Amino acid sequence: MVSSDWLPDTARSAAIDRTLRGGQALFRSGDRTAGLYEVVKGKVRLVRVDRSGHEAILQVAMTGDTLAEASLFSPTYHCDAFAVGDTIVRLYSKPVLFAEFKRNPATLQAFTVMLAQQVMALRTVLQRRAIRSARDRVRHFLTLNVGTDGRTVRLRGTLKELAAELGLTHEALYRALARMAADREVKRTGGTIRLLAV
Amino acid sequence: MVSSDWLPDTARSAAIDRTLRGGQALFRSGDRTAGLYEVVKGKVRLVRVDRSGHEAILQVAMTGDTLAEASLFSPTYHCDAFAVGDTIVRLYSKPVLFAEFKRNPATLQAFTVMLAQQVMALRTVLQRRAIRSARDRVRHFLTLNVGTDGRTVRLRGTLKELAAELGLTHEALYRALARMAADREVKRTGGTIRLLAV
DNA sequence: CGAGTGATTGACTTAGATCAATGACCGTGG
DNA sequence: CCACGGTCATTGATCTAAGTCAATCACTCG
Repeated sequence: MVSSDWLPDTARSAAIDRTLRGGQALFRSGDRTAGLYEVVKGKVRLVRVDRSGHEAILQVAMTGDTLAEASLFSPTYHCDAFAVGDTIVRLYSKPVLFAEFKRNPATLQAFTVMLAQQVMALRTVLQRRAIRSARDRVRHFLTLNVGTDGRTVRLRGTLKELAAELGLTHEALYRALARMAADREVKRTGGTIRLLAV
Repeated sequence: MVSSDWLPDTARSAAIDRTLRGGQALFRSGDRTAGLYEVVKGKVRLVRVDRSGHEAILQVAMTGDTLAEASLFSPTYHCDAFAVGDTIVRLYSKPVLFAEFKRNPATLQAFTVMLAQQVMALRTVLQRRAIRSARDRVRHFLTLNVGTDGRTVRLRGTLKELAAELGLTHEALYRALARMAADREVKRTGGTIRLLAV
């Protein structure tokens, strides 16, 4: 998911950082595309505005996310991008990337692999969001994120962040976990959740 | 999204169709990967089973979808795939695909573009699912799917299918649309929905 | 014609959102 | 060193929108 996974250091070192104030535009619909952006700090909101002025959010890219990857292969952007709060983005310019793809086809392949993994991961999250019950959604997450022992899930980040990823309010997540613990379905020990045999 | 968009006819003609009965396995976790599957008819359920026997669904590939694209780049599968009802799948075998990628690098590029578009499309759907209100979810869909006139959405498929795509029950969708029509927010005319100025 | 499906509306229930309050913890600045 | 502001974790009370169950009508197809 991170650029270091697929982009060689040589090409990464050619990246350009840019700082944005809250609300400032990174690019606008119709602008010529510059390359691939990665959010280093803060958030970027991608929105499309219809002619009556209503806007619809396409994506909110958080720290670590890349954005508008399809624009790499398009001459112009088809949406607007605005910083949410003070933000730093890193640009891997199109010329640099394509030169690298050409020089070393393995890089293009690695990029493709990364995209394929993202497609599958996104589909899995989507599948999870289709589950109505909070508890079942948590179960789905846990079973798909156990470690090598097949029963322990190490949580990275806060529970509030996990709640957001699951599409639940943090209260709903706390309650679901509390009930699961009460029912001896899981055991919580600061930072990890262990699935208990049923 | 469809294989014809990126795969040349020569390579497509080398595809192999396979028929599966309901419940029959297309592949199992640990099997050597064969290539890229496309669902021609029916559905395929991708599931991962933890050691206590609980299963979690990764994806349900519907007619027209491709599945497990990341497995293209992996020696073995990491999940099980079962047909849901009688199903026909089409296999683009790894050797054929990679030979084609090698012979004609533009194909690899086209494949990559398709994946990048899928990533963005999936993120947009995910963003939509994060919207709690049924009405706002419908609005989000409509504003992002207007035609060239910027206000008319042509519906392909049934409203029930749309409801599923939006992550709503069909009743909830009917009601949301009915209220929006009553409020003069949209106008429905069999097969299309027109956004009215507000 | 009858079976099957989509579209639609009504009545009722409920799970999760929302609002609110509390305690633990942590860094920081005086 | 400690008080203070901030955030996370947690639990309670309440509300409501969407899910669930159910019935009707229109339409198509064999």
